[in-house]
Amino acid sequence: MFDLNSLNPQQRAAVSHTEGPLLLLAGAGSGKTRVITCRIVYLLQQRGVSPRQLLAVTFTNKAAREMRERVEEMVGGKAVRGMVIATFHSLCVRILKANIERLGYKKNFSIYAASDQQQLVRRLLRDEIADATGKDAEQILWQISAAKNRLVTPGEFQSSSRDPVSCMTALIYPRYQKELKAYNAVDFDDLLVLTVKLLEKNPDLLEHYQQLFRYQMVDEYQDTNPVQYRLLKLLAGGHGNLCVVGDDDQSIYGFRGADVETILNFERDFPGTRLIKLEQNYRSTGNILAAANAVIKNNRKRKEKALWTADGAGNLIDYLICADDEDEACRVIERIHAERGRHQLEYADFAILYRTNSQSRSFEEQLRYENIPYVLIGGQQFFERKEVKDIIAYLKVLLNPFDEVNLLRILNYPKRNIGAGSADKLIRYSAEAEEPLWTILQQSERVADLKPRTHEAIAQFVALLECYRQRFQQPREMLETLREMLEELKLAEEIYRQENDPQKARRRIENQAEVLNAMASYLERDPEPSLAGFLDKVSLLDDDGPKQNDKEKKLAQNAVTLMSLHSSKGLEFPVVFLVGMEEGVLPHKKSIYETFDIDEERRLCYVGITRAQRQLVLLGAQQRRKYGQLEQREPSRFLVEIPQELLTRSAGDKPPVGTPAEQEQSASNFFSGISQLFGD
DNA sequence: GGGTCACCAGTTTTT
DNA sequence: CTGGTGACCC
Repeated sequence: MFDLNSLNPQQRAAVSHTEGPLLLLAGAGSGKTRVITCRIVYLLQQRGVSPRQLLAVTFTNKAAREMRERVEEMVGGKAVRGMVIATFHSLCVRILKANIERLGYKKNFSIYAASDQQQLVRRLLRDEIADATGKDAEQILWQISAAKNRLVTPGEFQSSSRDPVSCMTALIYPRYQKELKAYNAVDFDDLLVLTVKLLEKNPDLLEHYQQLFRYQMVDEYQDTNPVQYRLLKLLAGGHGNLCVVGDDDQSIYGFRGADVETILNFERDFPGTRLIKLEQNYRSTGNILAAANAVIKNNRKRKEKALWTADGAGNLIDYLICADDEDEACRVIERIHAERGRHQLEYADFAILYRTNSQSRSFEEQLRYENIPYVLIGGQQFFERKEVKDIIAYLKVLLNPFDEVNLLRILNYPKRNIGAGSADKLIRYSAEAEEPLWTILQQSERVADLKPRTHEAIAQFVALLECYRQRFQQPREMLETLREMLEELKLAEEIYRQENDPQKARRRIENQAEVLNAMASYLERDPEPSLAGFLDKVSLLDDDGPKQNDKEKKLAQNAVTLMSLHSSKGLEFPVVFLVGMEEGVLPHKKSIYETFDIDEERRLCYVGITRAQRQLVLLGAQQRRKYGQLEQREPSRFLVEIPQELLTRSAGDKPPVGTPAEQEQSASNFFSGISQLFGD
């Protein structure tokens, strides 16, 4: 058992408040994770709550995994058994697996990721507009997702006549939903929407889950969107033992449906809420916190709070004015060298944070030039890579042959003489007969105008799938079965044929091999493995992805981290470089001229500042190469909000480029900006 | 069916 | 400037 006295008074209050709604406003670095884990342990040990009655919801698998590990460390693995620590999505999969038949789906439903959704929307869109592009499909999908996040059904969707995309969405959304159901597939948003629907339509189920999860906790509550909120409200109905933890000042996911209002309204929505603020910070120096407080207090809609530390003020914050983006990168690296020598820091102690991923390039170039190891966070997800999706498509179809998107994906991959023309005929026949494509494939002789060779190919394809469907019923042999299937399909040869860069080809084949590794590690972890279980894990990205070999791991362990401000939430580093502190970058241009949500940009800035433990370095360029053009830049308005006595500023020795007249102009603009900034 | 060329757009992202 | 996509031609 842990010692309650090791917690500060607010933390202690949060841990021991167990009955009724609790809103825990946890500022950055205030020991939030510790409080959550202690609270779970407290419930288990002091209140005698059974782990089966505990539900903890997070947004990411990583957060869920860490929470489980930390509780296990304190009470041991046994005491945790039965406790549900899950992401919203995996919780919903769990509920749907058990009950989705009540909504007219089958248990082996497929989960559609972005690319599957896009294929489908594209196909539906082509029926309306022949020359529709992938971009159009993307926009429509975006609107469908936004609608689902707000619990707007296909029937309720209102298009605005001013917006052609929304008109098309109004047309496509109902068809999209209908097709999904015909394929026995659900998309990511459906996982939540359907769970809400299920619980609302079935009071017995709702009561069952309310009774089951007597104590509920939600992390990063400021990121919840309306469907998630509705789900929580349903589950916590009755006992109201809902503890939400979050920080309105770190709400940075508005673009994917999260609404700060949700956390701001919690007390109103859950009467009798106890509000506890965690403001003592255990991460950063006083000066860093003062800067963070000064910036964030400019936001209107927020719960008043201010971070403080019992430790010292620490170093001043540095503001480096750079000539251009290249100079910005050079000065970051200079600084890394200097700090590393001066304070015996490792490369892993540094993070470079930026607003947009494209900003990483200049830093990568310089780091590579200087032979400094770095890790770039973000970019293409492992399971979104084409060659990986191809294999997953096979597995999905083996489990659910009505999954038409994936069936079409593999129908002629690798090439087996069922070309686009034949596929088209099959699809049309299936649509007219109103029977699933799979059924038509099984009885392809019904489709008259196909060549005998095509019939033969289809029959072989069907036989192949039938054979492996059988074999995958044996979970113990799944790994061997998959290996043999990859052999038989000769996918590696197909890749070599398509990819003329042998290095890239090898990479892609390695990626395919990683699917085997992913399955192997799944088999180790799941006591009752199945193909369905594996696919769920893959779909929910609840997997470690490709395993790094030891050499890569060592390298990654001591490397500078490069990532977007969004990805940095929840992390901390001794030294943080917050780069691109310019109008149009942070705050981003779009937020100034289109979405008008400067407050969210300010929160993003706040998140960046509060990642730093000992030293914060802000950087901005006077000019920046954008789309091949040099653009003049002005310092970010957020710099103005930081009290000048917290900052040391220094300009670079590299003169700005351009004609002398332009230089003079730019310099005078810039320095008037600076003098305004420092009020002198 | 594959390869090449021209054109376009360019915030953030997890599940 | 770059990467990605789509159209068009062989």
